[in-house]
Amino acid sequence: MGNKNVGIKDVALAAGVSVTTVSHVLNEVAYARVRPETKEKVRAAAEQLGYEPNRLAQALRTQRTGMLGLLSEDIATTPHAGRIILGADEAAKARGYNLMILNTSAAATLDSRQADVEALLERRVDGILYATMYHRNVDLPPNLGNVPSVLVDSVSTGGNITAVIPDEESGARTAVSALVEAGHTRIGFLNNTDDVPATHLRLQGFRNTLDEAGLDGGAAPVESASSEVQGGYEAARRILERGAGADVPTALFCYNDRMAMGAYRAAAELGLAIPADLSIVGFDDQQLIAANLYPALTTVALPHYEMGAWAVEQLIDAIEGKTDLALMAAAPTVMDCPLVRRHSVAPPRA
Amino acid sequence: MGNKNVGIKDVALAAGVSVTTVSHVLNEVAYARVRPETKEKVRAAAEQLGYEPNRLAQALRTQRTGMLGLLSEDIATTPHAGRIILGADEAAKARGYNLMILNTSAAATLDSRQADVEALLERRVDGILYATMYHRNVDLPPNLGNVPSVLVDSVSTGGNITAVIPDEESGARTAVSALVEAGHTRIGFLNNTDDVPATHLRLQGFRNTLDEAGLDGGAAPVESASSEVQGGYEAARRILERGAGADVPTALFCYNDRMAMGAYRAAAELGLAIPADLSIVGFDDQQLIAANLYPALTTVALPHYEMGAWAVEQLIDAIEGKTDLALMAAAPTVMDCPLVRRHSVAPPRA
DNA sequence: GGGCGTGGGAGACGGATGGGCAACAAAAAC
DNA sequence: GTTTTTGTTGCCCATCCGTCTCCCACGCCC
Repeated sequence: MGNKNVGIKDVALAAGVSVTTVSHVLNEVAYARVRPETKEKVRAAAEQLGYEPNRLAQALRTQRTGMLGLLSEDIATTPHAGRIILGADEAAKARGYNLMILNTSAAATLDSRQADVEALLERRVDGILYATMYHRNVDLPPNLGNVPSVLVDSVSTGGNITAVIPDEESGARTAVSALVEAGHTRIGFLNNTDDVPATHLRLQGFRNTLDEAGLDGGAAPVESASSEVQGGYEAARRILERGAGADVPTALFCYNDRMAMGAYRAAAELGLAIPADLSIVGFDDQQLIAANLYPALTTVALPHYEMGAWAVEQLIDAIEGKTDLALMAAAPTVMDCPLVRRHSVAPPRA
Repeated sequence: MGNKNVGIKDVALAAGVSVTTVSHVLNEVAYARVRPETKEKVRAAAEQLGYEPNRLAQALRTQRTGMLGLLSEDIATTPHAGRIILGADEAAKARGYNLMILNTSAAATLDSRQADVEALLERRVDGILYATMYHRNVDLPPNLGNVPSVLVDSVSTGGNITAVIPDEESGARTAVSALVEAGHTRIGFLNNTDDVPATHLRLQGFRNTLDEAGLDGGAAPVESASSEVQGGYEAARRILERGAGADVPTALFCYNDRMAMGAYRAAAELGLAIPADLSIVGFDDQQLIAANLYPALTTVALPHYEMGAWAVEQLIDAIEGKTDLALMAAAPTVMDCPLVRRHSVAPPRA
């Protein structure tokens, strides 16, 4: 029913007890001794009046808001932020917390980000999640340290805050292994040109996996370009056209799904059928692309949902004193990137 | 600097005045008369101590939280939600409000959505935005009416709440006009099979535009399928293969960008070059697809950002007493869908 | 004595909590 | 078998959280 303005004292009045008692029974205070019948009366009155506690007043008194601040970069431009938010929101909801989300930009000045943190702090959030759009190193506003906080998908340049990131190297290994296991021996890599951790770690995973498979990782073809569709197209053309026919790769590992999309076009132009003539595996599992390409793209998923959920769990544990975040701050927690098998990988032609 | 727990009374102490005075000067209360020098002292003390007001206490006292609740369906699965959130967030921030976002699902029960509204109400948000994933009719939780609220991208089945929706019909006209103006006379429509307003209104816009151009809208080819890539592919094959060669459309208007993506594949398989042999225009302007298809897709953009921003403006105006939402509740506000020209439209072959 | 310029006191707002205070019962003292 | 003593139970009073705001106080000048 509508409650509008029923307060604890209205309930007390209706139940014929004091507000103290109402508070005790509704919060199930352990040390409070209240006769069962009285409890029942109170509950009935509360129910009947449609009483809902005013969280503001509660928070003021208890110094706990039950709100978590989430500062997220570029919510709109990437679906990744959405997955993080979703994971965080569900985990928070499950433990009785709510999220207050502020959007910021990867390009925002430190000052503006500091102001955002300030806004969260004024609202007395119990903890803060700072989520970035992609895995990189960030400068954090210093006031972030005023409440428990954890970094999602990034590592702090300061390095003293708990963080969770995807395991780029192992993700790359997973992707390349899928190709190796399908029987490919000539595998190329379409890499990104940005200087972010993923660029280096995926390359490393690529090389190591080949080496361990007895293929020469150091000699495998790698072409770099911007991590967009156009870049993927260009890099794919270069890699597929270089060298003699016999040296051309029969499989491509792409830095991300957008580049893979470019590779699809390059393959089509060169008359190469996927996966019969060319196998491809991407990275990121961007639904809109990976599932909609034809044939659907086999790719490695970034654990955005899981990172968001994990971060919230840690945060709440810390807030409730079950964990000490400082202990985890030494090194970032890494999370696995699982392979999503679709239809872009097949054995090479005999 | 770090503030931790400096309150108004600390400032008062430091400035040698009463808390009343501090409150007066920091809030620039109009009727309060305070000597300029005193004001200065207070401001200096506040600054020096790094005082930030406790919004909880403020809110408790003033009955205004400065928070807007945003209930959004399926944040993660569509970038649309992201655009709405972004528009809402920026508009809110500009007017000193913050957003509290809760995720819900289009499939969620009325009860669960009601619980979400309840959570927002407990936190005493000043108003609520209810954003849906795509334009349709929704059943709203009844407790939504307890605070000012506006519906984004949907119309309430009850019909008595302010809403803002895209102008589907005019969007379709814009799209089809672009084709007509390029010189096409045989234009087909790949429609959706879902029974949502957009399905009917876009069809209507399609037919009307053709009629007004002297082409026979009623006779124009329309194929319906699921509004995904695969559906688009199938519908496009059907439409491009039916009838004799001379009757085949030279241009396709697609229900959305995903279907357009399917149409691209169909065209490729049939040896039709885009835009030379076949012009295509989509709907939605899903960045990931529209900008990345080759050639890039000309499409109609849904005003998600604008709707989010508009909704927040109305909400805040209502909260601050500048507007009466009830006056606007009679009919939904419709917003324009602008054409985004890229490279998939050209004149038909001579 | 009224007006003006300055500033402070004392409740709210809605709920949480530690310390008490009655009432009654069981145990101990006489 | 009556009193005390010592506990329990069951419940409420008084305060506090941090801020705003109505209303009053004081000094001084006409």
